Amino acid sequence: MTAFSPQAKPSQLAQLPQPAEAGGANALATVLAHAILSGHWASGDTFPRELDLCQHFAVSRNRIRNALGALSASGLIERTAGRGTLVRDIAEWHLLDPQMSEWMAGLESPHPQLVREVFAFRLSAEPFVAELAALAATAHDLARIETAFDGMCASADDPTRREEHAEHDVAFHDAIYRASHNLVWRQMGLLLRPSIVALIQHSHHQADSLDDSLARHRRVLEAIRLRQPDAAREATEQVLARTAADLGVDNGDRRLGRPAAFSDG
Amino acid sequence: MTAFSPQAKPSQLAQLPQPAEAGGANALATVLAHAILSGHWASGDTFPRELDLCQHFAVSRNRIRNALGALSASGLIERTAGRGTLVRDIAEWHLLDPQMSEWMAGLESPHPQLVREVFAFRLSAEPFVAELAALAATAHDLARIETAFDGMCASADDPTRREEHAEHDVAFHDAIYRASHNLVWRQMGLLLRPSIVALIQHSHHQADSLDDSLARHRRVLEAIRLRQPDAAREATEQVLARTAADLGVDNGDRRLGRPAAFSDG
DNA sequence: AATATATTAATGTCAGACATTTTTGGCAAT
DNA sequence: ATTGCCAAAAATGTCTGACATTAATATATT
Repeated sequence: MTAFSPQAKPSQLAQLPQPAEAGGANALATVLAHAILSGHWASGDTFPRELDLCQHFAVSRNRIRNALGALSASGLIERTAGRGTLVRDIAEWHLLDPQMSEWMAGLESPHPQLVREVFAFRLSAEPFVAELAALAATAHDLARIETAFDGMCASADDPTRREEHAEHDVAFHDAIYRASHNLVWRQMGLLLRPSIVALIQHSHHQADSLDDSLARHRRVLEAIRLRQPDAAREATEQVLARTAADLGVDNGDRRLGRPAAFSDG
Repeated sequence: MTAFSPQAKPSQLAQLPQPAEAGGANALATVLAHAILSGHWASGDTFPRELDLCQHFAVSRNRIRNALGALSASGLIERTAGRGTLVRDIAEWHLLDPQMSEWMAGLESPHPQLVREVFAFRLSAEPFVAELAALAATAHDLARIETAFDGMCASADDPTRREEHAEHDVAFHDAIYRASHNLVWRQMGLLLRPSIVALIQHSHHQADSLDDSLARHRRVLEAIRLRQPDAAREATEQVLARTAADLGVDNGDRRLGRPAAFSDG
């Protein structure tokens, strides 16, 4: 018996980094999820066996199984007794699972297709959510939106506070989803983080472009405050159009984006 | 030491049924999830301890922990070492998690607020998805929609085939979400099942109302086939308006529903 | 050659002990 | 009486080793 195993792929396993010391709630699952999200395995590939993972990370089988259970719950892998662990196709991933958003946001170089898909979704849905928010926002919702906007303004000048600016940006859009006062739309607000974080990482904001972005955000806020659904929709389209340009996504000439460009077979 | 335990609630625990023999992949998690979805515990209540659950279901702690892990991943409960297991508020539940949809669909008497929330979401979003589908549907997508529609027609007359009819109904709408050719919208198609199943259980379809429903569905199909986004949107609004009436949800007089009626505090 | 059977390799489950974290209660000092 | 510290209890988290179950594969048998 040599050290060779027929279907395990030691090279891929060896690439996996050790989980960070202060790696949050489930650092192991995060490391494994990141590896899959980065495309180290293709759809249908066999994932390393439990015992190999135990050896590589020097932890008990129990923890490995917990981590794999989390991946399985998010649709990243499929496990069957006797066969092993298979990596599922991207179309099967539970993109709406908050856990998945967290993993995507923590990824250093985000999955390009996923960022495009999520943004295409935002492009079609978010103007609509702004419309709902303009109809349903309470004073509390408005306060949350405004606080986020003020945070964006305060951190706009300083280029060393880009992360903080991104957080306020996320909070701004998330507050709009919450203001729709529907639990489903509200959950969807969690999707934004990866898309916005990716945008921040890739774009080099010019000073004037930042001013422009802030002005567009302000228009959204004002439209919602004044209960003007149509204005809120249009202002949100303007915000996203700028983001689309920065992200290199073609938003076309239609009123609400053209997701047809992103096919899934 | 008496048989009395200070914070456990034996009465609630005793109400839990035994999991069905052929209870699918994780029957235990399903039983526990159904108990929470049915409202047996309020937000912030402490869930039974692992060892009590072990005793009640006569299974090992391992399986109990797996089940609780699934509930935790869906946001139904929150577990912390030393404190115990708390039931989370409905606003924290991961409504977009496919696992959650499955649990909701399997519930005999669905959670009323959740059904309303999901349907309010459909009311606002689905006409829009139909619009996207009209723009992006391929021949394959059309075939899938048509197959589902034919199934609905075939099982319409026979009142003993209501479940089959519901399945085709779900397939019809799901196919439209898929035809949007965006992975995020596509995932959302999984949300429909609970709402539609609940509708079927509660409504007593008259023969003429069924004919009417089929006619409305046919109009959606035709509009998508002919690549007429506006017609698809309007036809879908008509389909949902009928469903809303059957479900007792006020869809108001606005073009796209009034989710403001469903507040979450 | 086709079918039945044993082997193997993977995940799933059980049981018991121990580790860690949070709460709680008691005790002492101010 | 209140505060602060410390120890015990109670819950979840982890480790370990064994066995069960399932699916694929190799091997025998007719």
